[in-house]
Amino acid sequence: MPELPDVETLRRYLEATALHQTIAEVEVDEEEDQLFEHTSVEELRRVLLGAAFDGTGRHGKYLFVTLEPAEEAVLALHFGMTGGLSYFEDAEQMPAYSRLIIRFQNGYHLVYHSMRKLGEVRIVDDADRFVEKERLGPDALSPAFDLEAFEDVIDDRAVMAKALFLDQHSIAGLGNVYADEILFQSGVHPRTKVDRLSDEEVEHVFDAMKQVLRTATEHGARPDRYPSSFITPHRHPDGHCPRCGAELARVKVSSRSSYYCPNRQGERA
DNA sequence: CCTATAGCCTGACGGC
DNA sequence: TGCCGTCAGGCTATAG
Repeated sequence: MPELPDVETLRRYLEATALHQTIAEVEVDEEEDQLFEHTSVEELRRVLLGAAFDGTGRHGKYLFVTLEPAEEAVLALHFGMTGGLSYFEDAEQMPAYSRLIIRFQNGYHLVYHSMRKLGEVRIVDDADRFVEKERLGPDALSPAFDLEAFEDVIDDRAVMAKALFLDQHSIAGLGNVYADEILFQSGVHPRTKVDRLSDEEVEHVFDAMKQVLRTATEHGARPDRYPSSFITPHRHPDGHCPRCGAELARVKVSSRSSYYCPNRQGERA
């Protein structure tokens, strides 16, 4: 489930492997795909063939890849729930569910794969303009998104904390897993209305958000490497709180399963 | 303004 | 064995 730390890890992967190589071939598995709803395969080819990637950016769960020679075109990737990238030379290493296959002149491949086709691949004119047009909220890990900006997002809204975190128009980058982790770290029940949080609690949640995302990103978004105090590896029925051992509770918020520790994250009236 | 729900998509898993 | 429902959670659209 690529959320901010996962997408940031993919961004670094692409940056480290696939820049400055001329694109020789662009192959798409199925033409009638949700994935290419906004950009036709023809346009994808027109923009990519003969060009090379020369930089990357990220906003929330979107990865942007700029092209050289400079053109008014940027490749935008969203990974849905099951998407990922793979860079390799030998065609035998082709991953399952490859949806977009880019072959460079040097013989290497960059593949966007996704089992469920819930993501998107498209060409946009400019990353910032795209973010604005889509009305995405501030990127959760951006330095510009400071405590004050977080307070502005909360702005006395009567929305449940978990729902706010999942809303990409409020804050961009969090998904079900990291929203649960942040609420666990800050001791807030997922159904707490954010306008009921004290100033101190708001600050705790904010600090936990930054800390969780930084830690997860530093560990390459691999839960098996997270500190033992993280709830993420225990988010399943039968899971137990890593701090007190209690059986985790589960509620639905925004039609998603929220796992939390009933001892540390008390529900409030 | 808020919440819940259906639907897109595919595979894993449990029950019968 | 194999069919069926449910769940997983990325998102949007719609209804209440």
